[in-house]
Amino acid sequence: MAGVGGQTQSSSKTGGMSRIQEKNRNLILDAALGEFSKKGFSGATVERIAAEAGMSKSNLLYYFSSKEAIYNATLAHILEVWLAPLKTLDPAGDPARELAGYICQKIEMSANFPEASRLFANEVMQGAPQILPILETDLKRLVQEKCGVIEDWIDAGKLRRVDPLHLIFTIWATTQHYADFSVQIRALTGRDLSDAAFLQQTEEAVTSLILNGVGLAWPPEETEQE
Amino acid sequence: MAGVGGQTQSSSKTGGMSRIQEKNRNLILDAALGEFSKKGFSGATVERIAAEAGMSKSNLLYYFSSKEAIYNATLAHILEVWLAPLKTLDPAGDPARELAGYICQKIEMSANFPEASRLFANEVMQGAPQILPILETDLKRLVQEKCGVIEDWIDAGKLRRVDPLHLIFTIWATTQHYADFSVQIRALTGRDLSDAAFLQQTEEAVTSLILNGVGLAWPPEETEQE
DNA sequence: GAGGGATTTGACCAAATGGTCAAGATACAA
DNA sequence: TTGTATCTTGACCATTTGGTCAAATCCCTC
Repeated sequence: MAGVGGQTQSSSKTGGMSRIQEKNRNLILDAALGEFSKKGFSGATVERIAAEAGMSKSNLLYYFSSKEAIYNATLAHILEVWLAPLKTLDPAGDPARELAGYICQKIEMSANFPEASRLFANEVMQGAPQILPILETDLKRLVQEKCGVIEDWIDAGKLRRVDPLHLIFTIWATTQHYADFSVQIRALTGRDLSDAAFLQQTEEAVTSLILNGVGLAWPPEETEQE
Repeated sequence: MAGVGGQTQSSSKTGGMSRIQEKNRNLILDAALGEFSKKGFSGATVERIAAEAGMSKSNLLYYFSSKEAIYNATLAHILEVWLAPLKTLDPAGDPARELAGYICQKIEMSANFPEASRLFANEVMQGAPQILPILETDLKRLVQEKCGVIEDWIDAGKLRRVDPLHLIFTIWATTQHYADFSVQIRALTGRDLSDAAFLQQTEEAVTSLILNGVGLAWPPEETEQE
C-alpha cells in the first residue's frame, strides 16, 4: 500500500539470511525488475517472474508474500542507486565539472540500468502509489539541498541566473528520456545507448546543451595539464 | 496487433455514423483516454471505461470490438494532435522565435493534455507495440525534415553547432517530463502545470535554458516594435 | 403507428491470475 | 544416521476480466 520498506528485511542486508535465501531473493529481484519494467505493475505476472527466476510460483511466494511485496522490494532495491548521483554534486567543486559529471553519471545510469529507469518512470506515472512518501521527504530534502548549492554558485556569479529546480528537472528529463523512450529513439536513429558511439555522442550533446544553457563554457577551455 | 488505424472507422470522420454513434464513440474515447493514461493498457479495465462513459460494458463492446480496438482508437485520436506542433517549425522564420514557439507549444500541450502525454509515454515505454510502424515512417520522416531545417540554420551561422536530433530529443524530454512526472514535480514543488504561474515559470526556464544552450539570445533583444 | 434496423443490456462463459495449502524433498546439526 | 527446520512444488481456489449472445428496447422511416 504505502512505503517501500515494508518487507521482511530492509533490503540487501545479508545478515540473518541463509545462503539459499539470499541467492533466491536476488534471483527474484532481478527477474522482477525485468518483468515490472517491461510490463508495468499490472501487466507483470507472478508466474512469469517465477519462471524467469527459475522457480515455481509457489516458491516465489514463499520468499515474498505477494506481488505487491515483490514490487516494493524491487523498487526499494533500485531507488537508492537511482537517486545516488545527485548526492555527489559537490558545492566545493567547479560548477561546470560538477554539473557535467552529474549529467554523464545520469546518462550512464540510463545506459547501464534502463530497466531501473523505466520501472521508476512507470511508478511515478501511475501516481507513485508506493514511493510518494519518499519523494515528499527524502528526495525533497535532497533536491532542496542541491538547489541551495546551485543557488550559491549563481550568487557567486559562476553561472547564469536560472531556476535550480527547473535545471534539475531538465537534467532528469533529458537523461532519463534516453532510457525510457529508447524504443522511439531506436526507431528514429537506429541506435540507442547500448551503442558506445551513440552513448558518447549523447553525453556530449546533452552536456554541451545544458552547460551552455546555464552560461558555462563547455567543453572546458584548454587548460593543458591542470 | 500492429498499426493504429485498424478499427471500423479511420478516426474522427463523422460521415457514415449516426448521431448516437458519434456521441457514444466520443464518450468512449474520452473515458478511455482517462483510464488508459491513468492505469496503462494492462491496468485499465473495459468495465471502468464503460462506467466512466456512462454505459454498460456490453454496449461499449458494441462500438469497439475489443479492448485493444479501444486502445488503438484512443491512440490514433491523440497521436495527430500530439505530434502536430513539430510541423509548425518554419524554415523561413527566426530560429529563436521558432524554437521558443515550439517549446511553448509543447509545454502547453503538457499542461492542457497531460493524459495524452502519459498515454503516449506508456505506449512507447511498453515498446510501442501499436505505434512503432508510425514512429518508423511518418515520425521519422517528419523529424528528418525538421533536422534539416535546424541544420540549415546552423550552416547559416544562426545558431551554435549542435546535433539537431539531440536538440529535438531534449525538447521532447523536458516538455513532456512536466506532464508525465507531474506527481513527482508536485511532490517536490507543491505545484504543477495546472497552476498558471508555474506554467509560465516553466516556459521561461525551459525556453531560456535550451535557447541559450544552442547559442541563441533569449529573451530576445529589445527590438521595440518590429 | 407499424415495421425494422439500430441500440442497449443482463446473463453467462472461458481464460488468466494472485494466492493458499498440505505434502514431499532437501539441507544440516547432533 | 536421524530428526528437524528449511525449502519446493503441484493441486486447488476465488476473483477478475475480456468477450459472447439472445433478448429486450429505442429510434426512425414510411
